[in-house]
Amino acid sequence: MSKKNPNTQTLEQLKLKYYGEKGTTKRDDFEKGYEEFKLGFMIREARIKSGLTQQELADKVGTTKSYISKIENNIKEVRISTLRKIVEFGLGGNLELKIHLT
Amino acid sequence: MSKKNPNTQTLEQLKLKYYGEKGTTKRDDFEKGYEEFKLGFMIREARIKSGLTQQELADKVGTTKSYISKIENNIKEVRISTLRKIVEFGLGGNLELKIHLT
DNA sequence: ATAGATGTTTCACTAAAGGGCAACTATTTA
DNA sequence: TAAATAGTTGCCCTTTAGTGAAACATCTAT
Repeated sequence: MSKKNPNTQTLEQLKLKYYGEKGTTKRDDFEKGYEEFKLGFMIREARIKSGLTQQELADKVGTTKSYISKIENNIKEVRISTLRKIVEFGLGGNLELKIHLT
Repeated sequence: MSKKNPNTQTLEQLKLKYYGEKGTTKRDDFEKGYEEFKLGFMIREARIKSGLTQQELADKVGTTKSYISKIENNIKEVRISTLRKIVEFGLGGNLELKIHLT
């Protein structure tokens, strides 16, 4: 016990294994943070659908428009709790998290 | 080496095992604040369905079993990126994030 | 032009929490 | 019973999410 993760893989190893070498489309998409990208877009989309400006959304949640901007542009990673706050209090919606096993 | 038939666990069995009988404080708290507990529970459920121990899952992702335990018991909030690492690299699944507007 | 919204980006800061380590407690197996 | 495995918890350090103010760019309307 208390071994130091003998099978520990570095992030680099994992990325290589699952997304391939640098330069491939799949890997590049991953590196660009495609998924994070999607999250920012989802929030922006939801905000616009709700007819809110970044400032208005920020006021509802109790933050600043600059922070909303950063999230929408994927400059900052949002905490799930914060994301939920934004979605529920700010947009009046709800956040769904699902784990799909294949 | 010997795995204890993880696939026979139903949701009800899991809830019983980890949160106790209906009527107990722990179980009621769980049922009530489902959203907060959901994520940790989802990960535990997915891990067990995959037939992995916390240690094995941790090794696959490159973290520690203690951290996995904390996440499953909602002691720590996971970063979305880490959650994704766990789900994709660890469990071979994928994470779905959805915003529902009402 | 000019004023006013709207959104982007930078910088400095800090409280919070993500995450590791190791010791601990179950739980299972021999 | 011991011993191996599985899971939990306390302590600690480092990272970072999030704040807040400001300056910046765009667009539209006046």
